[in-house]
Amino acid sequence: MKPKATAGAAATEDDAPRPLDHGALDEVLGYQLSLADVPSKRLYFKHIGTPFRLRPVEYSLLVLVLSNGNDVTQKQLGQALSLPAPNLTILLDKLAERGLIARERSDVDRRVQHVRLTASGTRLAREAHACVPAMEREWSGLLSAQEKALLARLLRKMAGRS
Amino acid sequence: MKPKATAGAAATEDDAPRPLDHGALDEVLGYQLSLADVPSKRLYFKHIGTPFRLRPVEYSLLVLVLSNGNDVTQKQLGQALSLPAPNLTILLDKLAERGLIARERSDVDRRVQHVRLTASGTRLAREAHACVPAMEREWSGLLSAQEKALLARLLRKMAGRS
DNA sequence: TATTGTTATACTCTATAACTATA
DNA sequence: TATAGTTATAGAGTATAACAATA
Repeated sequence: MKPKATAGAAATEDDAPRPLDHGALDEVLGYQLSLADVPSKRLYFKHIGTPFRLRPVEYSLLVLVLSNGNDVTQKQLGQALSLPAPNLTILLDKLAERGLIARERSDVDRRVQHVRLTASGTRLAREAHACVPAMEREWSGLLSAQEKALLARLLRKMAGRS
Repeated sequence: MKPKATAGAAATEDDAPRPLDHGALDEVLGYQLSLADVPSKRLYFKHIGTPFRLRPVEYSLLVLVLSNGNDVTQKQLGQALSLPAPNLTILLDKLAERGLIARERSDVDRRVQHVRLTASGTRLAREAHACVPAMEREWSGLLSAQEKALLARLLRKMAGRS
């Protein structure tokens, strides 16, 4: 049946017509970034997102608070993840409803909200983060450990930190 | 005034409180990918998105059609960019309204829609793509040409093509 | 007067289900 | 019965403006 497959289309997986030539886009860094995001998200949801009911940004928030010793303000979180303040407010509201984080007004500056993990938030963040090695290992079919480390380093430079 | 800045916060740019430690997330590839996406999108909109009124996905569609000799079906485009069919339909409707692309039913299989660039679509795609070198050059403050090429190659492997 | 955070709201993006027409 | 594409629609993500409290 299959359409006919002009070239020697090797049935990539499911069905699949002839795959396109990405040609002119192959050197556009942002394009490669977008394409790489697809399998990355897929692995994330498999290992962390679905089991722990955490969206990528929620996971990032929890681990950022954890990594900074529960001494973090909303302003800092917003800047670290490039989140507009209103979105962050909603995100933190949801995490607070689930009992994962709590907010405390600063004593030295009453405008500032400190964010800290609750006991169960700390537990969840640790458990979720413990799944990272298994997730990262799944790249091994495509990238060696050295390539992965190199890639992480280059992406860090790209984002201007390093 | 400034909150106080525990460490030697070097006033990154505008204001900026003490930047957070990304600590535990530094080895999570998907996290680095998300962070790198921010400056990447910023440069894209500066050089291509805003001047040509093209969203990233629209630009990708036009250049993909161009790179494949106007011989492309919607199915192929959807798979190349991981776009659900209904979204692709809407995207192509908009590009067709702007007179950039046209659809033609296949003669051998009347279900299939071929997508081709109109004359003005071809022109726009070429003009937009001609801005890529200037855009890519802006990474030079952060990455060398070698690092960029290496990064592109690693991202391609990550996406399973290469 | 400027800043942190909140509220309200609108806009876009993405995903799913149901449908048409072809095969 | 299966596939390419469309329509309709709902849900999630993102951005902006106006406001409250504090500095």
